[in-house]
Order: sequence, then C-alpha cells, then structure tokens
Amino acid sequence: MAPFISAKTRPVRLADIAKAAGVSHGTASNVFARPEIVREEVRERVKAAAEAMGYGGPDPKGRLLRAGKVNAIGVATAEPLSYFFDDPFARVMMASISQACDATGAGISLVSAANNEQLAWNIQSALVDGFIVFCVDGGSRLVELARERKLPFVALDLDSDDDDAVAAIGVDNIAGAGLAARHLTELGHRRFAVLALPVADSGFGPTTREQMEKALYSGTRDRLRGYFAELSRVDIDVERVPIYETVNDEESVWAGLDHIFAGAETPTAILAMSDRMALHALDWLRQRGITVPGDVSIVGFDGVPEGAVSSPPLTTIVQPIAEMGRLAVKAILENDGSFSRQSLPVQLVVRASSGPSPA
Amino acid sequence: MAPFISAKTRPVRLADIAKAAGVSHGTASNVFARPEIVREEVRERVKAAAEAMGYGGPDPKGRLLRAGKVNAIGVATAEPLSYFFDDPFARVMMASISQACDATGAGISLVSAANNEQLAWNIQSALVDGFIVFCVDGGSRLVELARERKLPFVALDLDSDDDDAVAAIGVDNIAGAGLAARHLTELGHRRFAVLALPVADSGFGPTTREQMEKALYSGTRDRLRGYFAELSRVDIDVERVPIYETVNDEESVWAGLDHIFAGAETPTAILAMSDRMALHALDWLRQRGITVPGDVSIVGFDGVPEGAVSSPPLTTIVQPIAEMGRLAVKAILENDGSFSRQSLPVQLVVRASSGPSPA
DNA sequence: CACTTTCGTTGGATCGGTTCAAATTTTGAC
DNA sequence: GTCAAAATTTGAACCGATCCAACGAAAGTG
Repeated sequence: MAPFISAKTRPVRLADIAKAAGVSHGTASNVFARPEIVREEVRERVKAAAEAMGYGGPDPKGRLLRAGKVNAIGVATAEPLSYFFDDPFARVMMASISQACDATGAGISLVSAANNEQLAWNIQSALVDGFIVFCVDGGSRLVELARERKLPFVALDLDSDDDDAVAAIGVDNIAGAGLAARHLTELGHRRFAVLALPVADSGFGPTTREQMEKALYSGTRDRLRGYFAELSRVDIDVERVPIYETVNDEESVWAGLDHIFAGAETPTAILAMSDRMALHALDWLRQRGITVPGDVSIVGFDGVPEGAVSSPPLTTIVQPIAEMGRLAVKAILENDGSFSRQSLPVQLVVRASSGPSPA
Repeated sequence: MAPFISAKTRPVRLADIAKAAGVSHGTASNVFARPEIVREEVRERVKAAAEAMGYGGPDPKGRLLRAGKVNAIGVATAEPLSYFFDDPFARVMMASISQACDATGAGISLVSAANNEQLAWNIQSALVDGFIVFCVDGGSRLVELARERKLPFVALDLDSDDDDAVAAIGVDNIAGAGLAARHLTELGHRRFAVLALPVADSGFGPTTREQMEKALYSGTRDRLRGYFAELSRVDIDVERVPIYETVNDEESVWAGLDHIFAGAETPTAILAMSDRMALHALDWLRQRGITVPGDVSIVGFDGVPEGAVSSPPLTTIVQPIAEMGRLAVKAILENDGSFSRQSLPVQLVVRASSGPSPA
C-alpha cells in the first residue's frame, strides 16, 4: 500500500519515525541495525511507524559517513564506460574482478568519463574504498589521480619504469613479447610487422621505434622491446620492421594492414600487441584472400576467449587474467598499507594462426 | 613527495587543514569547492597546508550527505556480478546503458550478490540515485527490494502481469515470439521444440505449459504464450510440443537437446527464447552433424551481435537493446515521479539459421 | 568624514545516520 | 521486600563535508 512516490515530499528520516513511534532515534536506529537488542513490542511499534510513513530503511548516505567503508571498489579507466563491456580483454578482466568481489560481497563502481576534466572529477568524487586502475591509454594520469585520493589502489599492468611507490599487478610484457617473437623466428620467419597499441593520444598511423620508447603506457613500450630484443638476437634488422600504431579497433588495424601490405616487401609474420587487434587482422587477411598461417602467421597477446574460437584459432601470449583480477581485488580489500608489485607469468599458447614461414 | 600511505594514521579532514592554515572550515571548504571566491593569498595558504598534511581533497562521503545526489545509477541483478560481463544480452544492454551514463557524466554501480540475503543488503545499502533492475530470474523479488528503497527505478523487461505501479521498459514478448513462430510455420515447419528460459529456481529439465504459466519471470511466460498462440493458429497441437527449461547456459541447453532429440519424433524447428541458447544449440547440432537450416531451423530471441557472425548466422527477434538502455537511464535521471511503462517494438531478422522444412 | 557597497570570512546549522557511556527499567535471587 | 545483575533505552557526540545568514573590513560615493 505504499503511496505513489512523489518527487516533492521531503523524504522521511529515521528521526521522523522515532518521533512517531515515541522512542529515541538511538533506539530507532537499533531496530534496523541490531533488531535483537530491542524489546519486541518496541521493535514492532517502530516498524509499524516506518511502514506507515513510507520509510525506506536507513539511508546508506547517512550510514556511510559513520561507517567509513563503502564496501565497493572502483574500477577506473580513461576509456569511455562502454569499454568495460566492449573490449574482450577488459571483459575477461572484469569478469574475474567481479567474481572476486562477489565472493567478498563487495560492489563494483565503474568510473570513467567522456572527457579529461570529468575524469578527474569522477575519480575525486567516486564513492569507493579503493581503485583498480586500468592502465591502458592515459594510464599515468589515471594513476596520479587515483593516488591523490589517498585510497588503496592497484594499477593493472605493470609500468616497468614507473615510480615504485605504486602497487601494481601485471605481467612481464618483455618476456611475453619475446616468447611470441621467438615462436615465429623458430618457424623460420624473417619478415615481420608489428601492430602496436596506442602510443600517444594522437590517433593512429605508422610509427617508429623511437616514438614507441616514449609511449605513455609502458606495456606498449615493453612489448615492443620484447619483440625487438628477440628479433635482434637472430640478426633481424629491427629498424626495417614496420610498426603501426593503432587505437585497438577495427578501423585502425585495417588501416595499418593496408599500410603494411602496401610496401614492396610484405611480412610473413605479424606481431599484434593485443588479441583484439590480431582478430581484426584475421578478418582483414581473410577478406584479401591471404591465408593464415599459409601466407602469413600472426601471434596475438592477452589470451581472450574469442581467440580460441576464431578461424583460425589464434596463437597468442596468454595472461593469467583471472588471477590478476583476483589479486587486484584482494590487494584493495586486504590493503595493509604496503605496496606490492607483482609480476605474473605469461604463457605462449600455440594454436592455428602461426605456422612455418612460406619462404 | 606524498608520504607513504599508512593504514593506521587517522585521515586528515578538512577541519584539520583549516586549523593548520588558520582559517575557518567554511573558508577551507570554499578553497576546494569555489576557489574563485577566496582571496588568492588565503587560497594558497590553505592549499599549501593541504599539501603538507597529505590531504586528498574533500572526502566525497561527507559531501554526499549534504549534496544528496550520488551521481551514479545502480544496475541490479539477482545473477552473480559476472553476469554483466558474460551474458551477451546483458553486455549489449550494459554497453548502451554506459553510453547513456557517459553522456550525462553519471557513474554506474553494479549491484548483485552471491546469495539472496546479501542481495537484499546490497540493494539496501547501494549508494545510487536510482536502480535499473535486470528482470531475469528472480525479477519480482528484485523489484520489491528496489521499490523499498523509495528511489526511482526501472525494470528492464516488462512484466505484463505485474503491478502497474512499477516503471518498466520492455518489448512485446508475445508479439515477438509470435513473429518467430510464424516465420517458421510459413516455412512449412510443423514439428517444434522450445528451449525455455528459467521458470523457477529449480534448475533445468523438461517442463510443461502449465509450469510455464507459473514462471517467475513474465518474459519467459509471454514468449511461450506468443509461440503457442501462433502455433495453435495453424492447428499445431501445442500440447505435444516439448518444452525444455534451461538456465541459459551451455550445459542445460545441451541437456535439453539431448532430451528433445532422444524422442521418436524429432523437431525440424527450434524456438529458443534467447540468442545465447540458440547459439549453444547451434554448437550442439553441428557436433551431431545435424545441419542448420537443412535438417533443423532455429530462431533465437534478443538480437545480440554474436548472432550475426555465428555459423550459420542466426535468425532472431531483435530487441532494440540500445534504445532500451538509453530510455532506462533517462527514466532514472530525469525521474519526475511519474511511472511509465514503455513497450518497444521488436523485429524479425531473417538470417541463415532458418529455412524450409525438410519434410 | 559619514554612509553605502562590495568583498571575503566566519561559525552555526544541516545532511541522516551509528555508537556508546550513562540512565533507567526489568528481572532474579535471597 | 530489597538489592544486585541484566536488559533496555536514552541523548549526546561524531562521521566530513556544504551552505548561508551575519559580520567585519576595505573600497566607493557625496
């Protein structure tokens, strides 16, 4: 029999029903928070008053201030909010983060913003007990903002060059990239191309090794270092390996391949810094009638589930995404003030997108 | 030069830095909230004090109480949190909800819980300005809980039988299901089977029309009504159409098909109440060497993107998911206290999973 | 120089609860 | 019936900010 909710009426507060029931607000509070310590008769009276006045239970806004704990962790990214549901890597990561949160009863707040200014505000005003920061593009700014809140936070993906004072969980990108490159060189490939993750905010296009060293996000930088260290080891001239910076979407990957395959000496092996790019590349190659792995081999990075069911299934470097999510949540919730930087192992999973060099 | 965050030290408050800077707390507050009205010299002094004491800016917990608005909407489901990232329908819906939120600068809180008791608590204590309720399994309980909060809320997916006092956005499930069934009867199919969404909390297994009428979730009920109304219209004996209740996952769908195809009279047409089920069914059929649409036709429901790229691509009833998400967010944010029930049109999209009956 | 504006600052009230020591009532024991 | 122990209830303090009426000082006006 609740009356229609009116946007106008001042909401009823605990104090209102306390007065109506003729008890102190302390007792009224107990009725909701610890009903067992209130005498039954009083309890019923207060509950009846609450019901009669359309009281929706103690407002968490009030409780929060006293309790201090929100019981929710914030997940922040500089991408638009829909990134969490669109990007394969983010999705798998979020699924594992949410499992960990579910297990502990914590909620999840998604924090993001269309523009930079709003991002700052959203992080500053997020009601959370800590942040998990997705360090994709724009990572360092995010980390800075999160740190300013003086809340526990963990950066996802290690920034090898960054300040040691930030807790981070990531993988050894250099080693992983090395694994990918070595796999291909062992198959006899000598002509490579690299599809790179975003380096700057500047869009996409061909880039160079020097530019890459300035990448905002160290994962990008480290993966390139890993690739090139391995290629150099077998005397491939890395200065001649084309690198195309994408924004990790179909358009930019396709543009990259257009560019890479327009050259005289087309590659037989493509190193993609994400599975998402690799999967888009697979589509592009199929449309051009270029066979994989007959004409071109490709190795991704991340280990998203889509890679296992693509055609052909994707050879890739799998990150222990589930483990990373679990550890991140644990780091926030059991935060003891200590910083930790954990580097998890990656694994080369060979599927059908890589094969012997046609040469 | 921020010192190490210690979990022990009592966090500094605005009042602390006000004292340190020798100003009133009112002025200190202004330094952060409306810096332009504070004299520069004072402003700098306060900021310096804040910096020196490691103050992380005004705590949103405090601000919240005064401001009243959280600037975040809660999305609630009775499923585990990972549902938002695993389920194709949920993902598309969330992507559109997040776009709408991004546009207005609102955040998103994911609310869910492993068990029922915790669900209640999580909804009661969620810091949000309103709820969007995913009315899949357990919808009515969720709606009840959300309503008790006396916050604006919208149920996603219309419950045709439910109380009119709840705002809801959904599609005409009966009409949509009718479209699916008619498409198949027009192709000459006479032997049908139905893969149903969850009816009760009781797991999966074969079920009956009577059971379905008691479905917790009206979408399930209405889709069956739509199917059967259409089948009856062309004189198919719906009492003989097998219905298998699944929990919308691979295991239960496969078990359902095992059961359905174990019978003497196997169907030539399958009506799946979700694309997710239809896609799992496609896998099962492929593994058995049953061709689609040669031997069996199948029509899904929802219109998730995966359906467009499956093999074969899925004929389905597409819901205007993006539009629903946008409207839901709008209903929460522009809540004027009025209830509205909106029913959006669905569309039959014919792709390659349906063809003429082999008979 | 007295008088009004304007600008900046102050401190109390408020947001909506929880908590706890102290006060009060009830119960139990003798 | 008395008194200590146990069970309830009370009311003040607190959580961390924002808001606003009132006030003091500096600037402008006649």
